[in-house]
Amino acid sequence: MSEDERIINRWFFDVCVFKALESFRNGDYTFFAKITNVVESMVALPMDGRGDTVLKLRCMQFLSRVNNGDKLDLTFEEPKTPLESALAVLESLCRELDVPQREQQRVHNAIAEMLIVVCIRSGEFEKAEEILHRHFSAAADTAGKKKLLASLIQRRRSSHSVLQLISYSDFKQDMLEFIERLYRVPEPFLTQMLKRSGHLRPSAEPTTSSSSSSSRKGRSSTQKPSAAAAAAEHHGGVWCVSLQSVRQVYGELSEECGVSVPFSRLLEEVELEAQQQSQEPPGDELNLALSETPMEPVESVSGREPRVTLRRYTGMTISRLVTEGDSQPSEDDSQDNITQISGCSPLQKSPQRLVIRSDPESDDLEVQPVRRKSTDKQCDNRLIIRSDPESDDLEVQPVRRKSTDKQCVNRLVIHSDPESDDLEVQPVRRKSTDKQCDNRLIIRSDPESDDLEVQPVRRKSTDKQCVNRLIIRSDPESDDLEVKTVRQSSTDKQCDNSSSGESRSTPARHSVPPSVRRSGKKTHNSRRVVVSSDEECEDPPSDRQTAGQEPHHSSVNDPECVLERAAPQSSTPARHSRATRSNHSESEVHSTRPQVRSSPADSRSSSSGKRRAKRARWQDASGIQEDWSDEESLFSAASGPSRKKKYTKKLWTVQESDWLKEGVRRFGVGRWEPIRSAFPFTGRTACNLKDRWRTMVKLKMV
DNA sequence: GTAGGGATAATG
DNA sequence: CATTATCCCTAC
Repeated sequence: MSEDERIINRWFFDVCVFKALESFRNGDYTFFAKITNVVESMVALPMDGRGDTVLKLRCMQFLSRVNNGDKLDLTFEEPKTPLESALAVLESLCRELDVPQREQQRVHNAIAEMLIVVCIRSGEFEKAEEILHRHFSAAADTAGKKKLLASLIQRRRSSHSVLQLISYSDFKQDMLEFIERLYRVPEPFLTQMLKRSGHLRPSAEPTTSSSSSSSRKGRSSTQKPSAAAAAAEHHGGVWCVSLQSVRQVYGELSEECGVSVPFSRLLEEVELEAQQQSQEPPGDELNLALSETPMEPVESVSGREPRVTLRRYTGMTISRLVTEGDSQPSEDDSQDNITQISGCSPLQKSPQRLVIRSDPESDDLEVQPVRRKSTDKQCDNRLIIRSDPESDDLEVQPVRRKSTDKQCVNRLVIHSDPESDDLEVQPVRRKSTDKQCDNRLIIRSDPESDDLEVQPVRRKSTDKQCVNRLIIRSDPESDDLEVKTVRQSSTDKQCDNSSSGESRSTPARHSVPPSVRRSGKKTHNSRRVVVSSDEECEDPPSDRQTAGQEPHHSSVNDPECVLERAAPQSSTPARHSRATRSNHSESEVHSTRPQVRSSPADSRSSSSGKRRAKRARWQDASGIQEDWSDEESLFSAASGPSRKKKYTKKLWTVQESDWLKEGVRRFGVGRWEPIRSAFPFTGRTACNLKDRWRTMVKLKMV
C-alpha cells in the first residue's frame, strides 16, 4: 500500500468520524450507525495514523455502544451488554486521556444507572442486580438512587414513575457531551479543502467542531478562498474542481497537515483507482470523487456506489470475525455481511467452518462451507437460503461459484404449510433475476441438539410472526441434511427435540454440523419433514466440511442479533450466541459497520432499509444474549466473587487479526505495545497480541 | 515491555 | 483423552 493510499484513507476516515459525531449530535442515530460501520471497516486499512486516529476510534466505540445500550440483545464483546462494553471503553479513554476522577465517576455511574434501568425495563432483574452491585458506586449522592433501583429490582417492578423520567435520548446526548468535552474532533482536511476551494457551503458545515478543531491544532483555518476556488464549477449536482485548483489547495493544506506526499503521486493513485473501477472518465478534471464522496458520506454509504475508497469500505461492513487468519474473507466476501462459524475436527487437520453471509443486494442468506487449510481454495459450493416474501416459503439454492459470479440456476423451494405443518419442497429453475424478499429468516441453533433452525419471519409489523420454522440438522454419519418444520406456540420455551427426524439427504453438500451450543430457550412443537433437493450442487468432495453453526434467533420483533462470538472489538454489536463451536468459531457480526471497528458502529442502528434489515436479520440469527446473561449471572452467583473460572477464551476476530497484521507491518514484530496502542483493541493486552501473533504464525496466517 | 513456556478452556 | 487457541505466569 502506498503512502498515498494511507493518507487518503485517513482523510476519508476523518470525514466519517466527523460526520458520525455530527449525526449523533443531531440525533440522527441511524445515520450515525451507518457511518460508524464505515469507520469501523476502515480500521484495518492502511492508514496514515496520526495520533488522534485511535482516539477518534475510541470515541466512536464509546458512542456506538452508548447508541445501542438500550438493546440488551446486542453485544460488542462477548458476554457484555453494550453499556458494559461502553464502561470498558470508558476505562480505556480515561487511561488514554486525562479525565478528572470525578468526571470518570460521574460518567461511569450514569452508564451503570442507565444499564440498570434498561435491564429493569426489560425485566432482566438479575442482570440489573448484578450491575447494581458491580458498577454502581454508593457515593452519597447516588445512594438514594441505588436504593430505589435495588428496591425495584427486588420487587421485580419493571415500571415505575422514576423509570419513565429517565430518557435514553438524554443519556445519549449526555455521553456525547462528555466525549466532546474530552476531545473535540478537528475539522477534516477534506472539508477544509473544500471550504477553501469554495465548494463547501458554510451551512453544510458542522458547527461545533470546526472551530475547535482548527484551533486545536493551532492552525488558522481561515477561509481564504484561494484562486483555486474560482476554478471550481458545479455541474449537475457534482462539484468539479480543476486539477490546478486542487493542487493549489492541496499545497496549502498539506503543509499544515503534515502531508508530505507530492500531489502528482496522489493524483496518479486516484486516477488509477478510478480507472480500475471504470467509472470516472479520465480527464483534466477530478470529478471529485475525492471531494464529493467525503462530503456526502451518507449518500455514498446508503445509496449509490461510492467511488474510490469508499466503495471498498462499504463492503466491509460486516464485521468479520474469525479467528483463523486464513479465513480472511476474500474480496468477495468482504463485501457482504458475513457470519462465520467454525468448527474443528480432530480428524481433519483443517477445521470446518460455515460462513453465513447476507447478501447486500438481495436479502438472501448464503451458507458456505469453508476449508481453512489452503486459503486459496475456498469451497466453491454455497447454499443460498431465501425467504419468499410472497409466500413464506423458504428457498434453498445451491450455488457454484466459478470465477464468474454466476450462480446456479437450480433451486429448492421449501414451503411450510401453516395449516398442516407440512413442508413442501419444490425444485425450481431460475433465471438470473433475483427478487428480493421481504421476509426474514431466523436461523437458530438448538442448544440441546445442535440443530439449525430456520424460521421465516414476516417483516411486516404484526408481531405475530410465522410460526413455522425449519430445523436443519446434519447427520454426522452421512453428511445428510435433515429438515424439519416446526410449529411454535408462543409459550414454549424449550426446544423440542422430540422429533427425530427423518432425514434426507441432500447431496451432501451442506451438512450442518452440530455443535453450536447455545442456550436456547425456545421451543416449538413440531413435525418434521424432510426434503431433499434435487439439485445438486456439485461440490468437490472436499468442500464439505461444515461447520458449525450457528444460530440464532431472534426476537420476534426486531431482532437483531448476530452471532458473535467473538468480535469484541468491534463496534459492532453482535448478539451473542455462544454458540459456536469450534475453537475458532466465531461469528461475526456485522454491524455497523465498518468499523468502528470497532468502532462503533455497526449495525446497530443503521437504518437504511434493506441493508439494515438484513443486518438485523443476521443479528437475529445470532444468539441471544439473554440466555447468556442468564448463564452468566448464574455462573457468577454460583462462583461468587472468587472466580472459579479462570477465564473465558475470547477468540480473535478477523478484524483484530487484521489490525495485528497491519500493526506488525507498521511497527515490526515484538512491538506489541505500540501496536496495541495504535489500534482500538479492547480487552487485549500486548501479551495477548504477542500470543495471537504466535498463533497466527503457527497457523501460517502471516 | 517482551519472550517463553505452562495452564486452561473448549471441542471432537 | 487429544488438540489447540488463548490465557497466565515468570524471567529478563
